[in-house]
Amino acid sequence: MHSVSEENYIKAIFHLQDDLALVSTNEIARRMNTKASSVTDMLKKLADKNLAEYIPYKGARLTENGVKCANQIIRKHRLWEVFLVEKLDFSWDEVHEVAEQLEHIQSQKLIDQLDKHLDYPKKDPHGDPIPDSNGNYEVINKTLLSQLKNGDKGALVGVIDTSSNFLNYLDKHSIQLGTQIEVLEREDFDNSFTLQVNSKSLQVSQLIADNLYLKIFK
Amino acid sequence: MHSVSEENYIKAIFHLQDDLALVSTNEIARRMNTKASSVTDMLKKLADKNLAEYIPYKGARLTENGVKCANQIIRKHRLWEVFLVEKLDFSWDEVHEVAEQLEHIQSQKLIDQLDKHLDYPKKDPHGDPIPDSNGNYEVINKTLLSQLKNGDKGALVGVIDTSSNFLNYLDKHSIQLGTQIEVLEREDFDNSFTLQVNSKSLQVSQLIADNLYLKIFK
DNA sequence: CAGTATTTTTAGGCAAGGCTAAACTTTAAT
DNA sequence: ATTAAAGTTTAGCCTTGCCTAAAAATACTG
Repeated sequence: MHSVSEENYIKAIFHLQDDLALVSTNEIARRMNTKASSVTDMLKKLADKNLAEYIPYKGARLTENGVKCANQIIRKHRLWEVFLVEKLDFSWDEVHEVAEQLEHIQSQKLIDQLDKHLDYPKKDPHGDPIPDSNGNYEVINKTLLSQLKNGDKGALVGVIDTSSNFLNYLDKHSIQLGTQIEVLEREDFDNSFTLQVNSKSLQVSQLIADNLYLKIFK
Repeated sequence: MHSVSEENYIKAIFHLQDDLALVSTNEIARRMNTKASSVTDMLKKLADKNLAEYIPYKGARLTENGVKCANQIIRKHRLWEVFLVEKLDFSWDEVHEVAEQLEHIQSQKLIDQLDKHLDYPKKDPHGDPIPDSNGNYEVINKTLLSQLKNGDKGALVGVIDTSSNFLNYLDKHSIQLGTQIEVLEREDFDNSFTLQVNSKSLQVSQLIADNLYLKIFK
C-alpha cells in the first residue's frame, strides 16, 4: 500500500483540484504545511506510481487511480468521524484531528464492518458525503452562503472549515446542520451579511459566509 | 510523544522482561524481527529518554516511566481488540494485526471514551487483563496447562500465542475462553497431553499446552 | 586459563521524507 | 522585448530507523 505521507499528499491534491485544472506545487505546500521542494519530490513519486500526473513547472492532478485512492481515504476519514460523534460522544469540532490518524489504518474488514456498525451513513458530522466502497457518493445540492441575495433562505447542510475555532463559533450561536438561515441583508461593501438564525439576527463576516453551505428553499 | 517504533520496542521489552532481569539485545531483536544492531541503536535512544535502563553488553529493562508507557499502549491495544470483537464482529484470531495499528493512535479522549463505550472491560478477547487509565489491572489467577498433572481440571482463562494459526486450531476444537479442560493423561516422554474437552478426548502437543492458561478448580 | 563461539556494539550505508539555498522557469510589468 | 518578481526545481544535507560487515566483549569448553 501507500505510505501515510503519500496518502496525505493524495488527499491534499484531491481537495485542491477542480476537475481538469492542475494544482500548483505551492498550493499543495501551503495546504500541507511543507516546503515547495518537498512537494516536488513527492509529486515525482506519485507520478512514478501512477497516482498523479505531474508536469514540471506546471503542477499536478490525480490520475483515475489517484482519485480512487483519495476516495477511499476520505471514506475512511468520514466514517471515523461519524463513529467518534455517534458512538463516542465527540463534538463535531473534536473529530478532525483524530480522524486524520484513524484514516490511515489499513484493514478492509475494519472499514467494511465500521460502515455496517454505523448503519451505512451517507454524510459525516460536517455534512460532507461519505463515498461507498466503490468510491461513489451522493452529490449534495448546496450553495455557499456568500453567494446568496437578500431574502434567500435555506438550511445549513455543510461547512468547509472544520477547525475547532470555526465550529465553536457556530456552536456558540447554536448553528448546526439543519439550522435554518435567512439572508436579511447583504452588505456589498465588505461582503458581510445580516442573517436571521434561530429567531435572532446575526451579523457575519465574509469569511464566515464563505464557509457555510446551505440548501436553498425555493 | 513517542514514535511508533519506540512504542513497539517498549512493548516488546515489557513483554519479555521478567521483573528485575535484564532483557538481552538478541531477545528483543528476535521478537521484533529486526537485527541486533538496530536494537542497540534504539536502546540508547530509549535510555536517553529515560524510558529504559541500558547496560551495554548486558541488556535493558524499562524504567518506571517506560513501564507506565507500556501499560498505556497495552491498554489501548486490548481495548481496541474488545471493540473489534464486540462491536465489529471480528473473531478473536483477526484482531491482533489491526489492534497493532490502532494502539498507536494518539488521543487521550479517544481511549477514555472507547473504554466507556465498551463499559470498562477488564479483559481482552484472549483473556488478558486491560490496564485502567492509571496502569493498574486485575491479576488473573492462572496456570499453564503444561504444568498440570493427571486429573487436574480447570477452565481456559487465557492464551499466550494470539496468532491466527493457533486460534483457528482452538476454534476447530470449539475451545474458547471458559471452556472446561481436564488432564486425562500427561505423557512425560514428549510432554504431550490427553485432555477431556467438550466431552471429547483430545491429544495436544507440548507447544499447545505451553500456550493455554487455565484457572484450576480446587 | 587459553582459545573458540556467541553476543553485542560500532562503523558506514541506504531509503523515506523533510529542509535550505541556489539555480532555473514562467509570468508580469514596464 | 527586457527585466524583475514569483514560482519551481535541483543539489546537498539532516533525522529516523533500518541494514551489513567488522570489531569488540562476553561466555563457553576442554
